[in-house]
Amino acid sequence: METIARGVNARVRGDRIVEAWFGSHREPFKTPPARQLKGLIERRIESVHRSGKHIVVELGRQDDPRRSAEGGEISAQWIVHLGMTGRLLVTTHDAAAAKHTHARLRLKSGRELRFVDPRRFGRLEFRDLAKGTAFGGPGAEPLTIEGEEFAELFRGRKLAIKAALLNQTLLAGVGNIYADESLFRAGIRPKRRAGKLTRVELERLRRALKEVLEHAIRLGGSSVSDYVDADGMKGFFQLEHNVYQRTGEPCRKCGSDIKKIVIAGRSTHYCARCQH
DNA sequence: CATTTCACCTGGTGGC
DNA sequence: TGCCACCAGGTGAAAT
Repeated sequence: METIARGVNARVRGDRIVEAWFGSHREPFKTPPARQLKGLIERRIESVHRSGKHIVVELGRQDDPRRSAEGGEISAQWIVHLGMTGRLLVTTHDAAAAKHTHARLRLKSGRELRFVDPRRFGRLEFRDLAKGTAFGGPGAEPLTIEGEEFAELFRGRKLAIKAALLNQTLLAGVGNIYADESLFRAGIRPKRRAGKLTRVELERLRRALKEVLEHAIRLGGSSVSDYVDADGMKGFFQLEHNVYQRTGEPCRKCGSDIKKIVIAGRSTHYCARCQH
């Protein structure tokens, strides 16, 4: 998400939305498409960034094009969640639309911001900040959270640490890959009860999570080219992950077989010899 | 309240 | 080639 947000930001920041189109599926519209269309039109894109797993497009005022041409004030937000298969693409406005394109925002520059999502698990939301609050979930940011607060998240919890890591109201932005990879790096078994981890283990986990995420962002960031899609991510995943989707393959540290189990309905990969 | 299960979707893969 | 079971970067409602 971080890589995608940066890529999109670099391509659309400062541009203006001149036309919007939404597909007719009932999903993935958290805000009715007609309201999104009305709200998005004629706004300047001030910036694009990531918050947890959401991509937030910050938008300027609608009623004063001259003032917002210079940028600055945020008065609305377009919030994109990509679900499992969502893509945010920046194309030219005349490029052929991919199958499962649900939203197209035509920009003044001739570019187009598109939302494509085959499985429709993604969500699109529009927020008018004059009428409501800015986007922000309860979950802490894994990249910046400090030791004390991190440990407090898991105190007294009986669920598996893997399940706790995936809970977006505790930590925002940790998905299945990074949960497995950070637990491997920290040497902790995914089934361990969150509340029973020692303070030392929790600190190892916090650092491992941060390092894994930073490493992923570095590699993903280097692979973005003229448009934004998942191609670059494939390279990272194949080359760098230690346990995720490596069931039966030898552990890169000790050589024993990587195991696969199910926790919280999600496939979970770990090394029984390196993780305790 | 905390935790787990399952439906929501389409597409790709591998077995027969 | 066709058919089918199974799996997939996530979440949130319903059940326990």
